[in-house]
Amino acid sequence: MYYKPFVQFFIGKRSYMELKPEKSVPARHDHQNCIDTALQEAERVLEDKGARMTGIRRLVLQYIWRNHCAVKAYDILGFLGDRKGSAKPPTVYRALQFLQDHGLVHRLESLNAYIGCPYPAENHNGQFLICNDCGTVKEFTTPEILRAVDIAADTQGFEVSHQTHEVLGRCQDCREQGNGLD
Amino acid sequence: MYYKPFVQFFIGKRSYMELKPEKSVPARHDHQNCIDTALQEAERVLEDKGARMTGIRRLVLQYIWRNHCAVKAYDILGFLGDRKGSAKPPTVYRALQFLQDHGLVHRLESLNAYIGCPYPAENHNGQFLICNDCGTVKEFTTPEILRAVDIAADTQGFEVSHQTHEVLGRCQDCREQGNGLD
DNA sequence: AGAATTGTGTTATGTTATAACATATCGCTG
DNA sequence: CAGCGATATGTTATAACATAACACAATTCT
Ligand SMILES: [Zn+2]
Ligand SMILES: [Zn+2]
Ligand SMILES: [Zn+2]
Ligand SMILES: [Zn+2]
Repeated sequence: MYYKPFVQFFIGKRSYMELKPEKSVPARHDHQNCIDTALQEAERVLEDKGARMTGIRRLVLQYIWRNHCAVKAYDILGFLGDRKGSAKPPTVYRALQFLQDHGLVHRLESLNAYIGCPYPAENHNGQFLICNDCGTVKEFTTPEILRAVDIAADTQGFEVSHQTHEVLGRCQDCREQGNGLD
Repeated sequence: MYYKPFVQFFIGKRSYMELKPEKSVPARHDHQNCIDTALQEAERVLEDKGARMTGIRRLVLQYIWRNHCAVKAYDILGFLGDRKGSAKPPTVYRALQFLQDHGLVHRLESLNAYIGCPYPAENHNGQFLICNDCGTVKEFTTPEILRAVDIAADTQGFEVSHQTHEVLGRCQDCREQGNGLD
């Protein structure tokens, strides 16, 4: 049994689930720098490919980068609704698809959620550490994993097209701060 | 861009998606043996834990083991409906949760689908090769992957609770038989 | 300007999953 | 075997996630 980084809350009798917000967004680094870098990189990557960074796509990417937690599609939808009057699911999913296709965001299959990629210029499969407690997602790359998969696939005659590696658990900050009961 | 093992079909003008069925179920091995072994092992594992193998749970597990493809919850629902008159989603999801909790099936996050575990006695995280072409799923275990994850997690002070490793691609059979266009 | 391509708006619906509460069944104990 | 607590199932309703299909607008190319 393991826990997913969601929090439950109530309005009246009805309960809702929401991705846990990152406990302390600004504490440990200059996150505005993360945002700026990500957006600049994105513009550059798309420019290089002759793809268009439109208003909606930029908004979605900015929202995804508001912190280091995974973002749910319908949260983005709500955000766009606030900013643009009316937005419908296809608007969000199309933007997400585009951003994924160009390597700017990754989809976290185990959360049905999305996270900005810090290395959009390099074509890669992401590997992720996901904190069940604060919701922070950290992308990492371990050549050993890729090599191990290649070997396993080769011995089976299997041709790899895409990989998903998602690791759930508890991040250092939460282990240090937490009471263990959370 | 990669493909998921779904096939599209039409009824009238409307299109539907369905998990691709395994191309040739019986060809290469005695699958009845897989089924029998899985079911016996399941009984034994549950017995050891003092957990109950009920009618519904057995039916669901049998259906999951009908071949080596991943199974969607609502396909199971349809199957149960055929066999039991009326079955509703919670019936299926409860059975699946139970089977997962006892290590008898794994959930494939990238497909929203479920697959029987050939090694239910050993507590483990699955690693999977998933064929986009025929839908066959093969569980494998590569200690190198686990070790690499442990190392990566340790260096970040991250405490691992659960891992997902899913590899999409094309299996050997499909590469040999296929025309490359599929 | 006109055509082709790409992006967005909109409606409707498909697909996956859970909450909440009622009822039944099981396994034990007296 | 009656009564009780625990476990399992039935049932209704709805939440949460995602796409098809088609209309229309904006951009780019010629
Ligand atoms: Zn940051
Ligand atoms: Zn990445
Ligand atoms: Zn078999
Ligand atoms: Zn397994």
